[in-house]
Amino acid sequence: MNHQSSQTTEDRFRCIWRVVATIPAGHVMSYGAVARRAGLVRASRLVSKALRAAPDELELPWHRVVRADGRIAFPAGSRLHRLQIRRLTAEGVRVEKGRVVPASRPDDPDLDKLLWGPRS
DNA sequence: AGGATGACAGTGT
DNA sequence: AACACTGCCATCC
Repeated sequence: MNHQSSQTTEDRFRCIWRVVATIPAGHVMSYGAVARRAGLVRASRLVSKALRAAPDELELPWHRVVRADGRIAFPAGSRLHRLQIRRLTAEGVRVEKGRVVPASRPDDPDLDKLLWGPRS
């Protein structure tokens, strides 16, 4: 039991996992945006930890989470880096030089501006 | 207790 | 556009 905060790290992880699970295929979200949507401000680094600690059974679409500038968080050339790009491209998301190309559409009524979609 | 680390972000140059 | 620096948050020596 937690004496100090009403929300434990585990609870926050669950909130984060829930948000990530809602990212539609063909779209991506930044770590910061996920944190914000989970009700956690400035917890982008926590999001990365949450994804790292996520049970495989959840089968989270972790590949739809990228940096704020659209770049893949994993080191270029790493196995996960390649896997993420592979899965994104399979969903129609354009990736150039390890960076997601934002869909320049005038209206994104959906989530925030930090959410891109497939090439329109 | 204090410093280093990381699937980050914002700002400045 | 690429880097460097600083701020953030939890975890691990």
